[in-house]
Amino acid sequence: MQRPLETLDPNLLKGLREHVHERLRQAIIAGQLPTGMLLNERKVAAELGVSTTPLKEALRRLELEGLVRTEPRRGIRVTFDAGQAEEMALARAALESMVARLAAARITDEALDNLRGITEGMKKATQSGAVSRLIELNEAFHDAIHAASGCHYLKRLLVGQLIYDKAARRFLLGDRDERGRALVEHLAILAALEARDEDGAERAMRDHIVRSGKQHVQTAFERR
Amino acid sequence: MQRPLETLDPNLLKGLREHVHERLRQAIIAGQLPTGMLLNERKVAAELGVSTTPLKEALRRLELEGLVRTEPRRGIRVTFDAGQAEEMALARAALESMVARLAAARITDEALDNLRGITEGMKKATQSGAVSRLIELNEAFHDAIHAASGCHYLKRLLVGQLIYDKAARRFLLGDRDERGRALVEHLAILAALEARDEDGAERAMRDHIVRSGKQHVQTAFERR
DNA sequence: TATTGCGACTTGATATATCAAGATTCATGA
DNA sequence: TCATGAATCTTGATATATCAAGTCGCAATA
Repeated sequence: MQRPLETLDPNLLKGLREHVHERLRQAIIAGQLPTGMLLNERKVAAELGVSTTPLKEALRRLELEGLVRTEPRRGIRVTFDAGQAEEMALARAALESMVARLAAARITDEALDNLRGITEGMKKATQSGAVSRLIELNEAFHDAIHAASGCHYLKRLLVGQLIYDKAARRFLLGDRDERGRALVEHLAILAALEARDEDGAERAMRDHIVRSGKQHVQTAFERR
Repeated sequence: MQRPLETLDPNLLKGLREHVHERLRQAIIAGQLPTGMLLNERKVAAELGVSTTPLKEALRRLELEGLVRTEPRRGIRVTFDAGQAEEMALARAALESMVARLAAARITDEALDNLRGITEGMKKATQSGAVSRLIELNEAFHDAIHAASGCHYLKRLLVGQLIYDKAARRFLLGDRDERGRALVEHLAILAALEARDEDGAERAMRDHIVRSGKQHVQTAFERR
């Protein structure tokens, strides 16, 4: 009996411009392309080994995400600084708390059970300091709330407001106190969802994202 | 003595892709390009009298704004429907209420005086049914709060979440009850700002945008 | 010595050409 | 008659060429 074939790597389904966008976004957020740097389309295209067309489209998207600004006939300026990162964290807090509010109104018992399982795992990983596992669980936690809200567009908007990469998350969660704070906050969010308390879920999520966002901004820009 | 020259029309400072973006966005929101329609890049470019390059860039932006979806080798699908419009209204409510919260924390006495003046004008225009004036004042009101918050990026994000055009606004504010509700809500927002009540400003703004957003979705999709 | 104008150069914006990935249609074989 | 494979066509994706709008540097003039 034939086994089903495995699905293709999702990266194979992406075009050049998505790869270019991710590569540049990552380089900006990680500080490899620092604030104020002036990029040149032809040079960046040559470095990446692509033509200017997918690069332009990627740059346009980065511009909408506030990470760069086109200065016609001068170059592309990297604008990702502490102020921009703060505003992006606020945008994310705003959107995530709206999502949490809707999730509190709409969540199923199954989804709550799933979240309980995730937070049990978080407790263990927090105590043992298993940072990679904690990152996975954190993503699963937020993904589950996104799913419960049923808001695909809000989720897509959120993706553009991320201001940290995996290295930054690992760094931040390497701190024991930070792990403790994050756990308490996730548990508060869960409690509000269990109570189907819209105001409570919104507040708990906003407080969580605003606080952890501040941490990310601080570590990203005070180690530059 | 020479008088200073007048500044140029800001539209002259925009490139083709911005004009194309605005034209398409307006056509989608007004229903001229209805939900589900399949657009073809070469045809649309020819209709607009431009090449496919600025059109592609405009389409990419519309895709990020959730109004269309590219189906490679098939066409560009218009995806702006009631569900998408609802999510955009929620996104706007989320962002506007974060802006209002920050404005409540940061607003100056001068800005409050300005808002009082605007709401005085709103009272008059509401009573007299001066819809165009009311639209102007509404924009000034929200612009003033945006300015008070100091968040340029959040303001730029907001622009992409608008789901109505001038015709829709005129239609909605043509209703006397709607004008009354909007006035009450604006006054509630002002009261919270005057009290520098962050939670109150956030709630009042969110309630305002969610409610008026529902109205816009209803009138936009139930008259199709 | 400083200012202004002009020419050359560089860069993003846009136009056009080409590629390639499906989609559609038609023909053939079972 | 239906299913499958091949050929053709259409479309978005990408590459490349060209345009034009500044920018910069240099020379001339006051």
